Amino acid sequence: MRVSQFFLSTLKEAPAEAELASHRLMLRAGLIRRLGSGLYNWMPLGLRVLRKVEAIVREEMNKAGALELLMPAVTPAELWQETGRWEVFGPQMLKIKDRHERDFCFGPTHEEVITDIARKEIRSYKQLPLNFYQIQTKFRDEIRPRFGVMRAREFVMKDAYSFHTDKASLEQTYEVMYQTYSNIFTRLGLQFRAVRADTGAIGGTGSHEFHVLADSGEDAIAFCPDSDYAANVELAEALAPTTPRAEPAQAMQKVHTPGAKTIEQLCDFLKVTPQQTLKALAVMHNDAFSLLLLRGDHELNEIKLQKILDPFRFATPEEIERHMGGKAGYIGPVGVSVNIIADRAVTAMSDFVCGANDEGYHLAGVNFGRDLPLPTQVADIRNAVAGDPSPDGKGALEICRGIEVGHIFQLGNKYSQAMEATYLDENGQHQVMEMGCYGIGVSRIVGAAIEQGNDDRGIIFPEAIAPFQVAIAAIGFDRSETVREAAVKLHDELQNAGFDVLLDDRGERPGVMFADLELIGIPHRITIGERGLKEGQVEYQARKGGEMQTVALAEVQNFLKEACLA
RNA sequence: CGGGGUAUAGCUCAGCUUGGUAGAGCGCUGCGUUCGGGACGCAGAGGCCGCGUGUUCAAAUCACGCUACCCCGACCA
Repeated sequence: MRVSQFFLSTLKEAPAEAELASHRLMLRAGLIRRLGSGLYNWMPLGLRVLRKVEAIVREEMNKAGALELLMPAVTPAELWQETGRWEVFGPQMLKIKDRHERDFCFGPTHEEVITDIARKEIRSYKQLPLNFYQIQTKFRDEIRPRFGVMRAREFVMKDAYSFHTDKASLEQTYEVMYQTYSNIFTRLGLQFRAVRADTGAIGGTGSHEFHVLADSGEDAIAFCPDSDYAANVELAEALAPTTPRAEPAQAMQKVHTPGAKTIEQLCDFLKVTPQQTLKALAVMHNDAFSLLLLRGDHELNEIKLQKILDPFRFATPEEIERHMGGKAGYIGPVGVSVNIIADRAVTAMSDFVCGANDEGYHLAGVNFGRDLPLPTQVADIRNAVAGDPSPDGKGALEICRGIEVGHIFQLGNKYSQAMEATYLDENGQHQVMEMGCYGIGVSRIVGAAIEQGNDDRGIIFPEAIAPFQVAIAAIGFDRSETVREAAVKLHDELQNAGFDVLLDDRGERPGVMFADLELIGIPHRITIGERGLKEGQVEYQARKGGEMQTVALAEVQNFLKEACLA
């Protein structure tokens, strides 16, 4: 491909809307253009990348025995009403009416549609198991679309759904998909991690998310460097402390702490660490008041709390005063008779600081057993933090951030039951199918890959998904017959040899060409100029860095073959 | 949804406080000079100042309404 026949639309400055590196670079490189909130045009350059991602996903899915099909993006309301998700999905679902005032939605996912296919088409256990997938545009009306294609409303997703006679078969396919996903992300050239995920209300026995590791990721992942344990921080169990509570060393005393309403202010004021403080959070469960106790440096995990109090909400200042007798900002567990739920870590605290239930005062040197009873209700209600022991007992947890690009799920029979997707078993009896589902955020992967691969000059694409593998920067293309001939010849040769090659034939100044080619992230660059051609040589530069190398023109093809494999 | 902010040339932004009829840089077009890391000169094109209603002799500028877009949003007691 020649630049003069292609469409490069690079920008020196990024539009103000973008804050994330990958979003800025995708706009600057001209991969995408915004059409509306959460809606993006994929420009020719960007589409090449997207298609390469799709191709790898498709190849690996096929290899795993999954069968590609294609379902409509617009789906009738009746199917969603059968499972109740017409209501459950809520405003995230884009609902539309046709000319006859019939209800439809733009599919946010396709469990209902595929289950409808299964119940109509599958009769016998002999047909199972089956794994169908599609690569298709989805729409979810996100509350706040952001980060470009990373959290867009319309996006491309690969979604697969498997059907089974029993759980054992489902688990088998789940394992195959787990491996397939690992293969896909490895081939894509991404650093990723499979993490345990919430099985939540949907039930089922297993679920893993696949995360591309990046500091800007929206999810926090707790992982153990000494084992393969990894879980979303929301799910990672914070174990009970193993060290016993220290004996009281201080007497309890009331200290005047004017204005110290937050843990941070309190620590500043009393010159203590957050670990020595105890914070109390007031929540309401229906009409019942509860006081939650957490160590000052820990955060409440609402998902965990919800398993104890569902639903719950934070108490209003009026409710706090009514139940505690003290003002918000200075509440504590000493001398009160309300329901108390303590985090596990709290039970190991001694000589701690907490609110005195008296505006402007805290208590210091507080100890369980002496100044107040040890809480009877103790639970894991906090987020795991770095340094916590790993739940699998092998070392300490670390926290990193990730971008969720894949999710595999053992669904069980939630949808097949609701929609009566059954088959006849060996005994001629109707049985409900077991289902699994497996998603990959195809368009999000492009953003995630750039998030993981970029520098101050632009994008650094992994070899496998770069829009072009090799760029030829022809210096003086417009005015040097020698350069023109050599560049075109090299371009044709490389193309015939199977390289995805882009020839910059614009005759631009070298700086302009280099800047553009680096911005769009092409992994390999060959520079052809009159100077080198006199010696029969060209220059090679890898996008990832490394020294500029001189290569004999005749050797370029072999050289690139090695470079591309490396 | 709640809070905050922005809207002026293709992009990044100034002008608005103090009303007087539109600006810069980049990009784009033409010509010339340049030519191994985003060149330079000259000449151009390009704007219903988001939309609407008011105030005024006069509105990008002031007021009100609308729309779009962006940012933040448990608690840290």
